[in-house]
Amino acid sequence: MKLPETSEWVLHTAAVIAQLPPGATVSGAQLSEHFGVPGPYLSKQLAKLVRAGVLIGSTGPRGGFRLARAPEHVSILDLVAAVDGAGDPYVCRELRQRGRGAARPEDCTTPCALASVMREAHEAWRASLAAVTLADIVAGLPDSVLEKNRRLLLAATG
Amino acid sequence: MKLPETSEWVLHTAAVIAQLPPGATVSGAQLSEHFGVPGPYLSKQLAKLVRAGVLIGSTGPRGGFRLARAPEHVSILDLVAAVDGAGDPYVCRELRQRGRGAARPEDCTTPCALASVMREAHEAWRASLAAVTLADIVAGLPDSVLEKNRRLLLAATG
DNA sequence: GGCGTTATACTCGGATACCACGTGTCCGAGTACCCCCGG
DNA sequence: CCGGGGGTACTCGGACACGTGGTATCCGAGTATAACGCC
Repeated sequence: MKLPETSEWVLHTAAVIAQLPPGATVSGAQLSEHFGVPGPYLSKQLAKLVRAGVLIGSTGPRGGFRLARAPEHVSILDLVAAVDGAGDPYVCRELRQRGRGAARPEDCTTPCALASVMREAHEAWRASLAAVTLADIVAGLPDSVLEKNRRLLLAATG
Repeated sequence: MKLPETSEWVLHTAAVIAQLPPGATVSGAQLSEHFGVPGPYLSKQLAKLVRAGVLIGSTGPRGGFRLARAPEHVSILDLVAAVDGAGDPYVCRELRQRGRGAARPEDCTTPCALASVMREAHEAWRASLAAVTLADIVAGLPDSVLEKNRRLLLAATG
């Protein structure tokens, strides 16, 4: 089980976007320079966030990305699910009904116990991520970092 | 994020092995017939469980696999970790220290907030899986299934 | 009949190909801005 | 000086190759069994 490396990019990128003044935008190229990651690939991932309704993308000069709603209402789960998909890592293929030892359908009225356990664990993971928002992340950053980002973003939007 | 399909095989297989009488063993070939999955590949995964100390593998005629300890002391997490690895799905590559907007090391004394959030979520997932044992799974199976498995296993070992 | 030896058949374990998803890159469609021209 | 039109440069979005890890398979090393011959 492994999350795409781009999930880290998206999380950090969203944290920077959350520090923008209201209405301002940042382009994918600027963000890729900011973090030292491939530009086109980052844009590809940010496009997923746009499709998920987390970001809003504007084209043309002075265009770029901005949050679709307040940072308090963007959870970490929203970001991870957008870039990685919301599906359960464990998919039950009803193994108990296959092979020589297959259980009869009348014994399978209740969901597979193993699938239920895995599902609950995934729900616990999701709940843990849904409890933290972008606002929490930004609030926890040192002032020096906030100041530096503000300066860089102002210079970029300029 | 996706768990290997073999994790389902291993979970169901372990549940069947947990139903064995003490001292009895089941071969990989019998298990693959039981579930209708490729034999050699299943054995490859069970070998991981042996390396992890969950199963014990015996060679030669009448050989096979058996639990290394009581089902009450084998958690679902043990099985999943053995087949998929125990690493965190999210790996922090210290993105904050890369690129143009890199933070100075003196601002990175505390761990990355995003990495901490992801780590806690993973811990919640692990805790949820560690709370369930093979004994719990077997106890929840219908009596008809238990009886059927007992009959099949006796026929195999008999 | 009992015991040692040998041959056997069965088991696991690791080394070897194939395929899908994630990674990385590119180019095209669309749009807001800016400049220029005319009134 | 003000308004309109066109050019331009910049943006995102989707389509195209490459590499790594999961999937599937095979064959070899090792061992408890069982038969066999000998005492």
